[in-house]
Formats: sequence, C-alpha cells, structure tokens
Amino acid sequence: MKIGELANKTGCSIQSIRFYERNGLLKQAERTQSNYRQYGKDALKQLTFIKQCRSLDMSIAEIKELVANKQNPNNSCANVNAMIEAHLEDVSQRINELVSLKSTLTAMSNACTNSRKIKNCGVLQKLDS
Amino acid sequence: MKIGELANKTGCSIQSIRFYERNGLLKQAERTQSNYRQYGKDALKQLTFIKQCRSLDMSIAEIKELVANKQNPNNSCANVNAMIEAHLEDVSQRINELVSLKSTLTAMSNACTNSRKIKNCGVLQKLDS
DNA sequence: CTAAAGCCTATACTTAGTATAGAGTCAAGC
DNA sequence: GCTTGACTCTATACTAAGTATAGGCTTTAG
Repeated sequence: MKIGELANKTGCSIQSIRFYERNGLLKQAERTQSNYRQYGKDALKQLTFIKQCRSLDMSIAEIKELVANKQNPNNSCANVNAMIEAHLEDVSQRINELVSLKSTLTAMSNACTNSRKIKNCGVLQKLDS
Repeated sequence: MKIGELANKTGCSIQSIRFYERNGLLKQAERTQSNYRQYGKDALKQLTFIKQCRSLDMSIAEIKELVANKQNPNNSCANVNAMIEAHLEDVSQRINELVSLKSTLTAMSNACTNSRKIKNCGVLQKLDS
C-alpha cells in the first residue's frame, strides 16, 4: 500500500509518517519505480505500535528506544520496564502540578464577576498579589 | 537597574526578559548611552505579573491579552474572566487525559517484571495489543 | 488527452524559551 | 594607563513533534 492508505488505516498524517521515517522510528520504506513509498503489513503494525506509544505521551526518543529493544528478543526487558516507570512518574508529577494549578485558577475565577471593570477585576487583583 | 539585576530579582533568565520584550509583553526598555537596558520598579512589577501568569501555564498570547486589558481600567473585565475560565477548562481536561493515561501506564507497569526477556515482556505485549 | 488526486522533496512555522558566537562596555586591580 | 573579568548587546541556531506550504512528478478517472 502507499502512504495515503497507511495514513488512513492508522489515523496518522502523511507528514508524520514521513517524519517517523526520517527520525528512525519507522525503517526506510521500499520505493516503487516512481519513488513512491510502498508499505506492507509489518509497517502497519509498526506504525500502530508507534501510535499507541504516542497516545501514552511517550517521546520520540523513548519510542525509538523501545523499537530498538524489540530487535533483540533475548535481551532482558529491564530497561523497558524502567522507562515505563520513569514515564509513569513524570505523568504523576505533572498531574500533581496541574491539580494544584487548577485550584489556584478556580479561586481566581471565583474572585470576580463579569460585571466589573478592569480596575476592579478580582482576577487581575489576584494575579498582581 | 540593569537586566542582570532584574533577572535576579524576578528569577527570570536574562534571555527570557529580552524575549518578553521582543514579543510585546514587556514594553521596550529605556536604554543607557551604551545601549544597556535600564529598568525601574514598574518593570519589576510587570515582570512579576508575567511570571505569575506563566506559573499558571498561561500562554504568551494570553498574557499579552491580559497586559493589553490592564491598559484600559474602565473597560469591562468580562474577557479576562472568560479567558481564565477557558484556561481552567483546558487544565481540567488535561488532568482528565493524564489521569486516564496514568491508569493505563500503571496497568502496563504491573504487567511485567525485570526478570523477563524482551520477547516475553509484559509491557511490550500490552503496547502491541 | 486532460484534469484531479496523490505523491515527492525541501523549507518554514509553531511554543517558550535556551544556548552560542562575536562584539561592545564597565569596574577593579596593578 | 592597561588589562582582566564580569556584564551587556544583537543575531542566529536549537529544542519537540509535528503541520503547512511551494513546486514539481506520477497516477488515475473521465
């Protein structure tokens, strides 16, 4: 199949598929005589894997590491586990940050009403304090 | 005071102060004869305001809008309120995404142990499914 | 045969800064 | 008076993960 079909099947944009190839997440695609990229089922699988990882907010670098690991089926998977744990830790921390931020924003939002003027705006007053 | 002192007092980097100026969040600084930026208390206040907004994850564009609003003390503050609400909504939604993501990652992390091989890695199996 | 749709590469743009190069300025010490 | 180090200046490149665009082929449908 060509890149457009692959894009449709995976929900990735054509540009991001090319981007993944350029960045070594997808191996270089075969080309037709007219230089069109040509994909098989394995590429579909690989791209689906990448999409799955991206949906978990993994970085390109992290995914690249996972892809590399998959090449060596008999190696230990300890670093894969370590990476997931580190990523989980990042996500947890970001959640904590955002929750705290949310409560500040809520307080701010409650400090004003639409009927005021800028000079009396409760939101701006909180921002200035 | 010069830019280094302002940076120290606010905890902003010198580069980001210049960045804020370039992008219209801070007004153009006065210059000394030798072209050094010269700041007074008002700049300190303004930069502190910007930092406060950034700590709430507001974008440069949003802060620019707030700064512009502050110029007109007698206007209604409705759009300030609307922006905070929209931002709060964004944050809430992002929290929801991350919480769901966290539970997926936790399940993944629980699906494997360090003692396995890549081909039997529970994490990779979940990622492939 | 022609026109539309699809594909190709290369380049610029996005966010909110950070990092660097190369040059000018200022204060202190000798 | 000179040098050295700290500070500042501008301009440029870089980050992440794509998206958007221009200009040029190729394929497909009518």
